[in-house]
Amino acid sequence: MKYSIDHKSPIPLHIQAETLLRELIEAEEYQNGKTIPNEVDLAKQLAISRTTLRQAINKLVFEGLLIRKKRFGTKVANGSVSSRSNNWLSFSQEMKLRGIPIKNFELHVTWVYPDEMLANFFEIKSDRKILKMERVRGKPHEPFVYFVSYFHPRVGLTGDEDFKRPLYEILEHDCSIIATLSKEEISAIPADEFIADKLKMEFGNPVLFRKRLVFDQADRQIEYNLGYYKGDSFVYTVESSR
Amino acid sequence: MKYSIDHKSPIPLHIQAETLLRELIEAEEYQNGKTIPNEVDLAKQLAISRTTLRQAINKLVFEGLLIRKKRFGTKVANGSVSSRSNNWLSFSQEMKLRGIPIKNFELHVTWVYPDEMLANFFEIKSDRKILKMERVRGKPHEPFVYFVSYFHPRVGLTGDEDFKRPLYEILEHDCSIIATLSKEEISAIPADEFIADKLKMEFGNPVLFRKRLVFDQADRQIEYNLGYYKGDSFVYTVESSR
DNA sequence: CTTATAATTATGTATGTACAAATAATTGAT
DNA sequence: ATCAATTATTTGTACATACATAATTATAAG
Repeated sequence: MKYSIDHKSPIPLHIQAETLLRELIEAEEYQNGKTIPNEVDLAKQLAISRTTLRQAINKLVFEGLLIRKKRFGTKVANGSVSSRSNNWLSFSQEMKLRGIPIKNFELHVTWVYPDEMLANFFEIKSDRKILKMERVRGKPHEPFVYFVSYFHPRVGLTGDEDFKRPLYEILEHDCSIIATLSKEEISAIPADEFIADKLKMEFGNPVLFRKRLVFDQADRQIEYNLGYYKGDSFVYTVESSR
Repeated sequence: MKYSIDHKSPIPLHIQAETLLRELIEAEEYQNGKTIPNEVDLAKQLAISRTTLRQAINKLVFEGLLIRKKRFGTKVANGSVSSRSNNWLSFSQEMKLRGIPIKNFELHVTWVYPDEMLANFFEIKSDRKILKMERVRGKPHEPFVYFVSYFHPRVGLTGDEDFKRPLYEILEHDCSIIATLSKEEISAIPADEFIADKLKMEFGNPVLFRKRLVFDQADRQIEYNLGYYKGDSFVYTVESSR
């Protein structure tokens, strides 16, 4: 085997082992559920300890690329060429894809003091103002989503940006921030009075509620976003793979 | 701290530590991004080695529940009351992760003729019976989801499988099928009579409706799944990156 | 010939130890 | 008072080691 590990490199050994294993997995010979060399031998071969090797394997097992079985060994998971084809579109992009023309009904930008929860999420003091953006959007005669976004001060938004442009484009071009990761929670709730009014719907009717936490590539908080989608006019689509 | 570890238990120490940490995380005091005790102390306190404790922490870090930072410590990830990383878990796994005991209220397996839509999706003739599985699941005294699944005949399910096991495990071990890709649509709808009855909720109240199309690695149809989640008791979590 | 039993082989669990690296907090110099 | 250097703290990396456990295969007993 041509693969090997550089003990003098500043890159941690278990990381090297990890990338090496990834290469191995991609290699054709291991594509169809073949078992990789056993831990003890492989560790010896790479001149690293079994513990270190295991650290690398663990990560891949967790990602679902490898499957371990006692006595049998560790094999490459079937069909694990694994490209992450995840979503990540802004609202306008999403809608554009579906050919739905968008109208901004309201667009409201203010500076507010964060409540405890927000201060905590952003890890800032509660006397530091943050940018709050509210918007109602939808089809020409039918608002169907109410958004509230809060932005971390580090983002550097002034509030004077043209928020009709896609948000993630603004962040990228005006603020040089690339939003990379988002945690989302989705649930169905009844519309309260405020929301019912905003979306011109009946009190108590179903609303798809989405909380989205957006981070940058360094895993720093960027945006705290709440979205209330009128139940009967919106479908949220997720495409995932493993 | 009342938490402790049983060295005589057959349950591995790192698993015990893991569940213990999960409890810790759920506990209110750690809810808002508080840091947990440092590794060395905590290990000493639990009378396990730091390595073992680290194994447990690692898992939670992988899942995105904990975030480690040198010098600062390990803190509970923001807004992670219930978040989780790698989507693509079966319902039971999801719930297990959250430490919620699951009860199967109903489990109904039948062979049915597909309607036009299903025949179309599966690309089969409508005189070919397919397996239909219905189940109601939830907490011991509170059903909170109603599932309907249809499986393509090629999957080879007999209907006699033990459906209390995680579904994707059954597919993997009994049918040698690895479900790799899923397209999902999520929306909020009002409960109709049927659903209201199944989930013991009021007619018209919000239901999180999820349609899931499952394919195998060759992109062949495997499962057509509909899920109705009682609005006030379920949050759907997605983590995506680009 | 079937059925226990044992050996083998891989991963699984667990500990102890040591030093590295990042960063917050403190101290010291200008 | 400001900036640089030092110190302390906490996670990060890495090793050697030992025994447990699951599952297959080989062996021996009935």
